Amino acid sequence: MAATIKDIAKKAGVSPATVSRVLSNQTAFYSEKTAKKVKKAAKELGYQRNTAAVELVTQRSKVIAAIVSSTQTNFSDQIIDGIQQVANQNNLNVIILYAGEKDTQMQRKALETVIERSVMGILLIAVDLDPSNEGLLTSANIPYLFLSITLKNRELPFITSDDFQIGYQATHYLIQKGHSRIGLVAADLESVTGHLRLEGYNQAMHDHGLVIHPEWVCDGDFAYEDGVVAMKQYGHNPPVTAVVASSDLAAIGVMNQAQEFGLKIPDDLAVISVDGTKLCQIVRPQITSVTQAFFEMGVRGMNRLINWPAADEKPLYTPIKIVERQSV
Amino acid sequence: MAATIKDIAKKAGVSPATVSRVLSNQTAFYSEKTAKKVKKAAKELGYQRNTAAVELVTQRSKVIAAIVSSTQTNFSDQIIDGIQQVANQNNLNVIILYAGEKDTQMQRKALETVIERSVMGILLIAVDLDPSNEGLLTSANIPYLFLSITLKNRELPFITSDDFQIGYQATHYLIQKGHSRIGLVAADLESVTGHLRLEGYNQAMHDHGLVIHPEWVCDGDFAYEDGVVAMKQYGHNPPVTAVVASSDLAAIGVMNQAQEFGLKIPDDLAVISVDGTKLCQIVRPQITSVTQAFFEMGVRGMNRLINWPAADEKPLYTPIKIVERQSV
DNA sequence: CTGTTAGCGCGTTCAT
DNA sequence: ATGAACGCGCTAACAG
Repeated sequence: MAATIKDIAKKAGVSPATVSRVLSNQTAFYSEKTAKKVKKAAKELGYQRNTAAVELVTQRSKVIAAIVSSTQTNFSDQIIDGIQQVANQNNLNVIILYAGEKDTQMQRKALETVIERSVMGILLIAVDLDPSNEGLLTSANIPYLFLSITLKNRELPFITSDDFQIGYQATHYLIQKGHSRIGLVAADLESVTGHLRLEGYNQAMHDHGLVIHPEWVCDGDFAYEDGVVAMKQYGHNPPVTAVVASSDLAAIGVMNQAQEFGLKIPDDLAVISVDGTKLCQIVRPQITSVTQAFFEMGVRGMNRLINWPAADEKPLYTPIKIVERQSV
Repeated sequence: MAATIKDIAKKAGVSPATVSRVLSNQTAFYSEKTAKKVKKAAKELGYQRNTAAVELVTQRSKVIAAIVSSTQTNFSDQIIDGIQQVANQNNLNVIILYAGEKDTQMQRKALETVIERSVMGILLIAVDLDPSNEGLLTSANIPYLFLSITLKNRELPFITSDDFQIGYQATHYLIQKGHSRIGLVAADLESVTGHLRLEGYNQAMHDHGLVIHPEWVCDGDFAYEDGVVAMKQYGHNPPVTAVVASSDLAAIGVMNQAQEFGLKIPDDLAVISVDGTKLCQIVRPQITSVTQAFFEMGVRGMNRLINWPAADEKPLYTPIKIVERQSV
């Protein structure tokens, strides 16, 4: 059904090789006249190149795969925008695959899908790769990079924010604002990310000679519900005057539940969130946040993939900044 | 570098054809013994099938492409979840591509990318296809379906909510609650979707003998900002007592601006939104909405693609329902 | 049950 | 500047 270069060749009265050259080899190894004939025939036949054949013979692909965990958070859009921008500039295609939430099966399937297609690079966005799938990724001989996640396995390359600094600066900011009883909410303490943020939090408290009560820190998974649950644990009369929420959604969870308790934000309880997505601006009060440079993560990730192998293989940290709004 | 079936064949002492049969042809046209040998060799060599070669020879693909417009709204996740579920059940792969926002170039590029790969089906999520790209899609000989959008060109198959009903029921609901001066906000009047909703709104007003003031309806593009702008136009002393917002984000925009004006929701102004995503539950007051069955759209879309060509080619409407929360 | 052969559509030598 | 021939990795048809 679909037209091939052979069909075009016949129609234009040239050889398939010439057609191939006109349609892909930019360097002008052919005359203008034949080029015109070929292009005309191609258009008339509605020719669409067969990527499978091209990739089979050239042994490479112009596709970047972005694998995202359908996480509770909502910043992947920004990262993908960054990826797309660079892809467009370099005439690359990006395909996005979902890897589910801590779903080893889906992770594996997504990886296999892109590896079988030998994409030119793999970007893993906030996916906490199951160890059993590591081999698949590392032995595929395809450049890859983790984005927006700090990994247990430090051998794997990643670009993210400095989670220790996130914890530290958020806490420090609250302390500067006069708070001394500070909670940490929904931080996924099992993960490296959560662990580092906790350390930053601890360090900041320590640096200011503040005591820490273990019951001030609540585990969770960045979800809205985790914020609600944490606040319920604090109760009507919370032991803390401020909290660091590990995501914007989690922050909204604590704020809503706090208001449920009749608490005023920020007077009775100050809240600072981590991420700084658009959500912070559309809820009331607007949320003061430690804002991450997600777009930049995408851009840098792509650049690193394109310039593979990079000279500099160290993990790269994108900047964070505190954006003051109304919740502190 | 990568192992091929030839390598496996050599290692296992069989022919490539046999390897191929073991590794893909489920029907047991081979002995258990050789199968075991082959699988062992494959694992040892870290074999990964070359999809390009497979697709080249079989002339078909197990990939469904979902093209999404990076729209202001945020319901595509739900649709994609539905798609993914059906895909998993049928052992299909889903790849997602961004088509930008009314960006003809990116639309074309996304389409070309998936057509060149001759995916088995294309799902277009909320993308308002530029007429210049229609030919590309329709002549590719690949099943396709528009999701969550009503098109000008009724020849193109789609699955969405009944936009007339959305407009009608939202308005009707407000009238039932005692409102007679009702606004319509951010409805993208240029689009068929917006147009139909407006008609539904008009009809509902008409059916109850209510007059319509043209200045009550504000154009827009489903965005948060459109809600803000519309509310600013209404002013401190709005001519309406209730509004239908065309998206959850737009609803939040009007609510925020209304509160800016010192108006209380729902007492001074009632708001009903269209979509009913999770946003409705996390803002305060929670938003009463006309909730669309996005997940179901994804599921039905996939099923229709899988059973292509369907006997029933009529556009299919997924149900809508009004979910009462706190904003009316 | 298994091996041999052919060819999917294309880019790429090597000739001319 | 152009054409003929080859082969990428794999499945399908046909023998055996």
